[in-house]
This record gives sequence, structure tokens and C-alpha cells, in this order.
Amino acid sequence: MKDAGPIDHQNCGECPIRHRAVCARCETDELAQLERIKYYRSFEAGQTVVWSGDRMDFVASVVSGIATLTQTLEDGRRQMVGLLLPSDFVGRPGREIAAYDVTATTDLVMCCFRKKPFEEMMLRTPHISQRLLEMTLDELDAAREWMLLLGRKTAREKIASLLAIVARRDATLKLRGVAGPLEFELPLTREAMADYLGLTLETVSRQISALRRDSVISLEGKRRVSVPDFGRLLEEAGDDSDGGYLN
Amino acid sequence: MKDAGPIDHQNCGECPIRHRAVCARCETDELAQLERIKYYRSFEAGQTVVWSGDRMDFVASVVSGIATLTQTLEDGRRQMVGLLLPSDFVGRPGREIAAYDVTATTDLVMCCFRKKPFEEMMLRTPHISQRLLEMTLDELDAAREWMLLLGRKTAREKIASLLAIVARRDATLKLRGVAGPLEFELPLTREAMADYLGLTLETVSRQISALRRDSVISLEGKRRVSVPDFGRLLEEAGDDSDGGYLN
DNA sequence: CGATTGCCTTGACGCAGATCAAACCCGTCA
DNA sequence: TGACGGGTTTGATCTGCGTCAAGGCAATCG
Repeated sequence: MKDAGPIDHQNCGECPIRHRAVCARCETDELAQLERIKYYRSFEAGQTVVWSGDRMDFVASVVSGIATLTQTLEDGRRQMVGLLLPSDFVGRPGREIAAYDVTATTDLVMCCFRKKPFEEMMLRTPHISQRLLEMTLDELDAAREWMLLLGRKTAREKIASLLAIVARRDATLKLRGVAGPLEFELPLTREAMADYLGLTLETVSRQISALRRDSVISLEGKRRVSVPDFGRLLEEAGDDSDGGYLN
Repeated sequence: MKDAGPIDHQNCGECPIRHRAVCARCETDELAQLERIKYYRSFEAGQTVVWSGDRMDFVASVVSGIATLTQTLEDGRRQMVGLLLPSDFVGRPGREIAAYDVTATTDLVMCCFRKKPFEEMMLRTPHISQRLLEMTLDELDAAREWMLLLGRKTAREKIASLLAIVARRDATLKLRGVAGPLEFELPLTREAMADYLGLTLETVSRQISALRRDSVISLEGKRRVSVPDFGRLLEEAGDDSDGGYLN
């Protein structure tokens, strides 16, 4: 467990997620209070951040990298229930015990707050709880969209939807125009995708091959995807046949 | 559209959902403010409350009855993404346009608040936004549990899980002891169950028959279910083989 | 009263995706 | 250089659930 990485006590003002995380609405003095209870932790790809059922005495924001939330049945069937990207929030104020496994799928840096002081601060600081409410409502919407995918979409549609989500996120990060073929790196193994989509890894692999055969996408290596026609990908995803706006 | 039912301007102090809804934490004066912007609406079983995509100028609490949130793909595949019970909250502050279809599955009474004034009041009244945050976090947990069900459970497990949820809710409402066979009424048609579980209605029907054949449950009529051994039902549901505490 | 309608059950059959199994690719290590 | 291992692909076969179709039951209506 390499922990407590190289980054130490970064200034909130220069933080890359300053304007999207729980702290987005905070004033300078509020940031100063947060600085006092925060600390960074780093994880290598593959490491577990928390186990479901463990005591969890912090909440955190993802600063960089990607983490996943998963649930498991006793016989080992697994379902991913959240994909955590930079600025996303981990943990639940008021909860002692972690409800999900949290795993780093890439190298990961998190900005952690000791839970007790954070909860106290929330009571005094509407800027924090307002922002958290907003983020939670967004996550709920995302979860519901995911329920539609899990309950009703075909394997091919599921894959196309996942690719569309990753592509869209990547495009907004890079702020490059809508024009030209999108290109991005898949941050997940085939198995992780399967866990996310409620499929087996074999089916994931087959459907990716099929999309490639039908030239909806093309691959360089196993992880690098390029999408010549994003509208086409969205059609394959099944939801808004139209709606081809990026973001 | 029979609307604006018989109930008119009930006193918040005597409201059956007073202590579980968004208003749960409000003081007397805050309730008074809410009373000024609230109004009741009634719907008959089967009526649509809001269509996805429609402008929605109120938010609301379910007072009595049951409503559902559903999403639909253009080709008609439907997935229920929420089951709204008394005290649950409908609508999203800050959102103009409804994201889901809301339908009354039983006769339904809702306590509505005009959206604009409600949003303004939220800014001044931490008691409301705190409670809403808590409720939203609970819903998010429920949605994630549902993702596990949709992605990884078999048809039989899905049915058993749904029955367990309804049974549990019913038991807490009636506050009757854990002893004796549980009995309750299914508030959903086979089709609605199918939409909830990501199955077809035929499969729902077959699996209910199968659970009856295996005497996990017994039926009186098509809707009244009794469960001789709740632990057995939980085993069939697949999650906590143990965990047989009611609530 | 029979006819209609809404909801549910049951059967026969087919297919999408799971399962089982083998092999491939590529980076790392001895 | 060759062996190893993790991630991935592909093939063959099996099966749970969807699809299509027929009919049953109970409430309501003319």
C-alpha cells in the first residue's frame, strides 16, 4: 500500500477540480477552513480504496484518475454502480460504514476530509451542502439512466452507450471542437466494462469487435478508440436517435 | 382529468407525512411559509401526473398512494426508475423540464409547491435543503441496489427481491411484529412489475407461479400475497442470505 | 344474460447472451 | 531467448428469458 503520495498540501486556489467539486461554491475563507481538515491520498491502478462494510472515517473528492463503485453478491456476481471521475465525491456524510467497494482503476489521487469535521462544517456552510445536493441529484439522474441501460438495452446498445459516455467526457475535458473523428483511451478493462454493463467479458469483447467490423469505431491496440461519426454511435446506443450535441 | 381533489388546505401539523417528507425538519414558522405556497392535487389510478419533456412548474411530496417514474426508448421499451411512496419527493429544484414520466399507479394525493417560491425558500431554509439532501442520498442508494438487481440477478431473484421490498415496507407501515406469515397487497400490475424489473410480463407471471409452486409464497386472488417464511424469501432474493431483520 | 374489456396465465419455440474452452498478444522477467 | 501471466479474442454449445399465440377469470356494460 503506497499511500500518502507525493502531493502534499496543495493550495485549494490552484486545484484542478476547484470549480466542479463539492467545494465549487466556497468563498476564500471557507476554502481556508477546508484546507485545515483535508489531506491527499494516492493509489495505484488496481488498489482498493475502501471495502464495503469497512468503517470509513473520511469523505473525499477525486482529484485525478478514475475509481469505481461496485457491489457484489455472495456468490461473486459483481455490478458496478458508479464510475468516479475527477471532481466526483466519495462517501456519504452521516454514514459510518462504506456501502460499496471503491477501487482505483487508474492511478488515483483523492482529496480527503476527515468525516466528523466535514459534517460539522456542512452544518455551518450552506455553500457546501448546496453543492453536494446538486451533485447528488446529478448522480441520481445518471444512476437512473443506467437503470434504463441495464434493464432494457441490448449488449450492442450497452457498449455503444458506454463508448458514447466516455467519448463525451473526453471531448469536454479536451475542449476540442465537435468536428473530426473523436479519439480517446478506454480507462476500463473488458472485465470492468462487463461489470459496469451487466454482461460477461466475452460478450463485451464480441460486441466491440462487431462495432469495429461495422466501422462504427476503430481501434488502435486494445484500448485506444476512435469514432469517425459520433451521430452514428449515438444511434447505436439507442437513446436519443437525434440529440447529437456534445455535452 | 379529475384534478384538485376533495382535500383542500390541510393543516401541515396534522399531515400524515409530516415527519418523513422534505418538510420533516421544519419549525412551525417554516411550515407556515410552506402552507402559503402549497396546494393539493389528486389523481386516479392510471392517470399520468407529468410527461417527460413537459415543463414542470412545481415540486411535490406524495401524501398517499403510489406513483412511478419511468423512462422510455423511442421504440417503446420502458424501464421504471423509481417507485414513489408516501413522503417521497417528486421533481428537481433547478430543473425546468421533467426528465421522467410520472404516473399514478393507485389513487394518489400529492402536496405540491410552486417551484419558484420553493426554490427561493430552500436558499433561506437549511432545514429543507438538508432534509432533501438526505432523501436524495437515500434514493441514490436505492437506485444503486436496483442496478445490482437489473444487471446481475435472475428473473426469479428479481421477483423475490421485489416481493421482499414490498413486504418489508408493508410491515413497517403496519408495525406488526415479525412473527406470523406476512401478508400484503401488490400495488403493481404484472406489467408494471415487468417494467420495474427489466423483464416481460410473461416472465413475471411465470416466476410468480414458480414461487407459488415451490411454496415460497401463496396467493389469494392475483394481488394478495402471503409469505410464510420471510427468511426463505430473502434467500431466494439472493442478496443477504442472512440479514433477516425487518426494517 | 351474453358480450366486452382488462389483466393474468400457460404453452411452444427461438434467440441473445452465458458458459466452457482454446488460443493470441504483448510486456516482463529469468 | 524463451517462459510466463494478464488481458483479450474467438469458437462451440447451452440455456434463460423473450416472443408469439391461445385461452382463462372477473368486473363492467349494454
